[in-house]
Amino acid sequence: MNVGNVLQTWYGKNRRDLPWRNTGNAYHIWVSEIILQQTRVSQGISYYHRFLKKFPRLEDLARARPDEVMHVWKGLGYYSRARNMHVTAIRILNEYEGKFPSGYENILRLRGIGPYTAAAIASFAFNEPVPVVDGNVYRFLARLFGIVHPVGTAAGKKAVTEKAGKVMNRKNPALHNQAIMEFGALQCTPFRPPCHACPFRKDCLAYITGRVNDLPVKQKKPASEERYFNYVLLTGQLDMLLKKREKQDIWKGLYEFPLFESTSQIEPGQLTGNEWWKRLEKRTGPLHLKYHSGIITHILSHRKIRAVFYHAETRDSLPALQPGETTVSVTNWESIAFPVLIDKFLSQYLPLFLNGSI
DNA sequence: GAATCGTGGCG
DNA sequence: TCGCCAAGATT
Repeated sequence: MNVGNVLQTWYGKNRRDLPWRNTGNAYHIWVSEIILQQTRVSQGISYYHRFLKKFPRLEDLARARPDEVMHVWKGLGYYSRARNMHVTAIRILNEYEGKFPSGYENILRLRGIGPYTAAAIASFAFNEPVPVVDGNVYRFLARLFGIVHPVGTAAGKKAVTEKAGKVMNRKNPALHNQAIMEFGALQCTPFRPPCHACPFRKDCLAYITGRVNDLPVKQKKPASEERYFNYVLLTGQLDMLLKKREKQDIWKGLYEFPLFESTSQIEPGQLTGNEWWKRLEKRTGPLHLKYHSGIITHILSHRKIRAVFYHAETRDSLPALQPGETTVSVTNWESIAFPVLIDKFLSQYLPLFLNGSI
């Protein structure tokens, strides 16, 4: 049997109608592929529309300010994707006159585009015969051919890519690649796949040998470590003080409040008694601590953030700004690209603060 | 090769 | 509550 033909037939009956499948625009396809990296389709769809409404053409993205790009990406996670897209848009505007380049090797050189995304764009937008290997394809082919190399290893990647190239329908790479990914997403699912309804049931090595639940092999992840973030919402009049995160760390490019990070949980007295707080008050003058939240746990993929929010008011207005700092009105905070942790806090806390119940 | 980088949904 | 997962790339 011909794997490619079976996939194509299956795809004709089972494909979802997704917005980025109705375009040949390389820019649109690029946007969709970056958004969908490590992200569910259901979560990505609204961001796809929002992103293209804000930046209809590659040139619009290239000419935008970094803060604008981050604001559109706010809440989607993996923010390096947005920063890299911006860099790449500028480069394409300069080097390719704003026209997205074709050719797998050319595409692969662009920042934020690795082997999968380059293959996806090359095949979807330019119909180039390069096999895509994403998580869906890896899972499907690992099961079908009984590939036991763990996900993420070079050997596994090589073995699966080789198989993907062999089963590819070279007459219509764009359609084929969509089909094989869709098959992994909808039929050859990670958890309890409906093998009874699978067209490859008789040929699937994992199914035949009863190892569907054991493939693909995954290596266990290291335990997630805890970090303790003590945030100070600092207001003077109706402005609050913000600082952009610029270090190589989580949430780079997003804004936050003055932060004291500790290695363990601390009490309010330990915050207002420490050197960091004293330096803060040296800038602001005496602070009135009017509120502190309980511990709020924010889970990242391999970190646990234990956060406490403090609200301190200055006697008068906020101090002069230092580099990387800015202010925003408490009624205009949604114009700022905050991480979800802070976004959630503000959406709950500010209404209470503004109507005087805190 | 291993660690890092977010968020939301699900069992 | 928690681990796993979802169209990966970078360092």
